Amino acid sequence: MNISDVQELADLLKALGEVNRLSLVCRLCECSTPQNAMCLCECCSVDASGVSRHLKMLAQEGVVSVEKRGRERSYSLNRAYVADRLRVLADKIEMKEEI
Amino acid sequence: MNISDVQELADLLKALGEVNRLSLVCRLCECSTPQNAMCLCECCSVDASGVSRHLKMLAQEGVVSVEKRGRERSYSLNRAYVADRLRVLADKIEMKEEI
DNA sequence: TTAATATTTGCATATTTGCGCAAATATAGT
DNA sequence: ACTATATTTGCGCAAATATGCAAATATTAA
Repeated sequence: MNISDVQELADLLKALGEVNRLSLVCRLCECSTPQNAMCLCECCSVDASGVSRHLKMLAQEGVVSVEKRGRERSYSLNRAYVADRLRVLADKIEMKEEI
Repeated sequence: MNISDVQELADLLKALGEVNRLSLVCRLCECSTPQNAMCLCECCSVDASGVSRHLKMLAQEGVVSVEKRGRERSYSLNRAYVADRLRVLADKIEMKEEI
């Protein structure tokens, strides 16, 4: 794993490693359909602007996808991508891959 | 997953989500024997005091274990614990567990 | 004891981060 | 056009974080 890979993975983990952002992710976990930001506000203790910023960061890191729907934005979790990155690290940590 | 679980997991991810700390973890990944801090200094761009602080934080989060060995401290990765926490999240994200 | 090595800690500093508020923007409905 | 709703952005602030340096501490070896 080279430096830029490590940096990239660190950025993803940092995005997930804030309690309100992780709450948003957990909330999206449990939703089978995309959710708008107003609805997501309820699950964490920040106002709409804060949620907007957190979701923007999660989108930049590929954690969520956004779809414009009229005046709303619908957010959904990139389940496969995030789960895969976490498992790649878990496997590396357990030496289940080549050095 | 309740709030304190989310907080705890966020703390772990935050500990891993800093590039120098993740470099330390990756370095420890590749070591079959415990390593001292001086040796670990080489893999990241901070001085000994910075490495000391990063390792302390990783130890507090349960990522690494420390063993005193004379004037050195030997660090080793808690592979099973960290990999398990990452997989629990990955499974949740892919809905491979109960809501 | 003295010197050397490994690590931690205090301090100062620079940077980043998370936050709320208010204003701006975008879009929908009337 | 006007109003309401959803979201973003600029701003300022306070707290957290990362860092290096120098001093302190711990332990080993001579």
